[in-house]
Amino acid sequence: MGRTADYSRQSCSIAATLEVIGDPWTLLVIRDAFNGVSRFEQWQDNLGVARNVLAARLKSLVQHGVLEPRLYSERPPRNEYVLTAKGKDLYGVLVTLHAWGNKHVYGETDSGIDMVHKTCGHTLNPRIACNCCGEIVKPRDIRLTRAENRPTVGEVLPPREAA
Amino acid sequence: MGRTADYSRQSCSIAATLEVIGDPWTLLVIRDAFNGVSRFEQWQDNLGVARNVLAARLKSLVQHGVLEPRLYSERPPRNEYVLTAKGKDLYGVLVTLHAWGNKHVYGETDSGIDMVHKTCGHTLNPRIACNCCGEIVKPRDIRLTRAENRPTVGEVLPPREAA
DNA sequence: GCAAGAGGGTTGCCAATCCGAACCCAGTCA
DNA sequence: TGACTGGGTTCGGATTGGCAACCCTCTTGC
Repeated sequence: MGRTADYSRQSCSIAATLEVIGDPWTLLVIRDAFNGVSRFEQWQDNLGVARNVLAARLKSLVQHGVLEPRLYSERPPRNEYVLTAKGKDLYGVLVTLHAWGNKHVYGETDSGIDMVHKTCGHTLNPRIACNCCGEIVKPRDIRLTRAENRPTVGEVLPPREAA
Repeated sequence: MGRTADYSRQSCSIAATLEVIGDPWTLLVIRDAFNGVSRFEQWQDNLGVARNVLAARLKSLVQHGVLEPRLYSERPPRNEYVLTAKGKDLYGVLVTLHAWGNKHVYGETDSGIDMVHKTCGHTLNPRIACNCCGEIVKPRDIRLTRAENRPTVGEVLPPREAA
């Protein structure tokens, strides 16, 4: 069956998300979209990705409603791709990925590109906060509830022992 | 060159992170690790992933310091894999992925598995908060600074227009 | 009017990787 | 002794990503 990871058997929101953005390059396409990139050639230049793969990714992201094509030239027909609200909602994913990479992959010596929180002026160390009560959420503060009786294969839970 | 996405040319923390956890199945392995899974057979049962691929993923995650092998039986030698501190730091990534999938993929009708914030009792709608000042961070509150003079290919920036 | 160029892809071929399944090996239970 | 379990490794085949060439429609230069 090739390399298709078939996340679909995993009835889990994480697997579902990965089915949309889990392909190689896809998240980098979205990262660039956040960065203002909106045209085929720009992505091609930035990423160096194969053109057919880029075309397939853009098409897939449009189908999934993450990007929206927008005709910016009638003749010749040219369209650019902009983030939908759904796509913009991926911001948290990108921020957490960025922070993890900055902290753990690049390491302390060479921190790459820092995200600075303008409001307080410090390097952003992102935490998960509850939008309802505003508190910072630690792993153990989360309980999972099964909304449906869908067979659950696996879900996120706090680590067994305290960090 | 095959399907290797070669994120390495992207000098970006997101690309760097994807190089560690961007493979198919890898994030699901980590998700299960958070869920308490620690042994080969458990992952195999949960994910239905090919055994060779699972073995490769575990090895790679150990090499990257996300998982740590721990011998739980001398004879025969058997080891389990537990999350390191570095691995546990991926919690924010999983939470944001989960929330996005719950909201945008499963949709309103069938919300899958909900994360409930025990402290306030509501379904968790995660936001990014600044660990320094505690405020909730919106995309436009972030400024990127180039820590080094590494050639930057692309980075996250707020969307051009306001949401 | 015609050639060259740019934007946005599509098509074909090849190699890397994933998948499935079989196999292996050490110990253990019956 | 023989079957079973956990934890993998090996092998062959199927997909997919990468690369490069090609295409098609304007637009611009001369």
